[in-house]
Amino acid sequence: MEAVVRTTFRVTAVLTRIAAAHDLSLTQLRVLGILRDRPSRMTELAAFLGLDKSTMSGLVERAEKRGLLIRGRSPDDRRAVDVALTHQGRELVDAVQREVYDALTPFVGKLDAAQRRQLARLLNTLSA
Amino acid sequence: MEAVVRTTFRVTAVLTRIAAAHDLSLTQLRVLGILRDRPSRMTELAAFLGLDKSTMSGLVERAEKRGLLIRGRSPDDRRAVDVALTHQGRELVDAVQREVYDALTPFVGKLDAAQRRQLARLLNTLSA
DNA sequence: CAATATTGTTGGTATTACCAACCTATTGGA
DNA sequence: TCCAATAGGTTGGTAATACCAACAATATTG
Repeated sequence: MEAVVRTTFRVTAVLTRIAAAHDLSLTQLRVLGILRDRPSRMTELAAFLGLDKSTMSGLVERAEKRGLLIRGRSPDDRRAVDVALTHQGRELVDAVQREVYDALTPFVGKLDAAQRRQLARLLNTLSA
Repeated sequence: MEAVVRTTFRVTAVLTRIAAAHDLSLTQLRVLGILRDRPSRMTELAAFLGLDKSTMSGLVERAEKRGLLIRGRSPDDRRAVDVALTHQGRELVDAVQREVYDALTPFVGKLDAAQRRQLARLLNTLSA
């Protein structure tokens, strides 16, 4: 239990450091990470991250100014705003993901392949 | 690997929610957590959390105003400032820890005892 | 003893995050 | 159908987090 918390902080530190190297906060990185899978609406993003919608407005606005994503009124519901990665945003999030994996590899590399599979299985059970 | 990151965010969400219920940011909670083990100097705290010393000044000042900790010039080095929990601070961090453990139990409870031991062993290997 | 390094604080700025108030569009009932 | 209620976002306000640069005070080193 305590190990879970300690590991959480270590991993968060890695993520935060790499995000910062690309001028991203951890939250911004997570926004891009969600959009990497699929375009989303503001409310979806906010709900997923557990943030207020007004917080999302700011995050998305700054990322948009930077050219990482675009937003536009949804054709389905004219109140709603669809947010999607730009090409530049996708490249950035892909690059960051590679770096994150590289950074975590030596970390996870302390385990042999069987242990690694087991860890993945255990954590997947948790997140289920 | 991806499971590690996903679990990190889930655990962070739990910690953040419980901290917020006690009017603490996650960072403040971590400060109290460090001081729970031993009194520390400003620089130690900042280094441990990977924050600038000026950030620590603010965090500690607000926590002090709230009566959670006290700071005082170190007798050893009159530049340095020693920070320690107050009784109230200790009670708060203990209460929060109990809540965190309670909140993570159903989470970790999806594993049987043997798996849980294994998980702890794997994570301890990581954090080593 | 003078130069340098360490420890913290202060002041400045940007970002994150909340809430309340608001506008616009959609939905549900009467 | 039409009006009230709800849902989706933005704006404005505040507090906290976090950085950097500049500074004061003390320690250390040459």
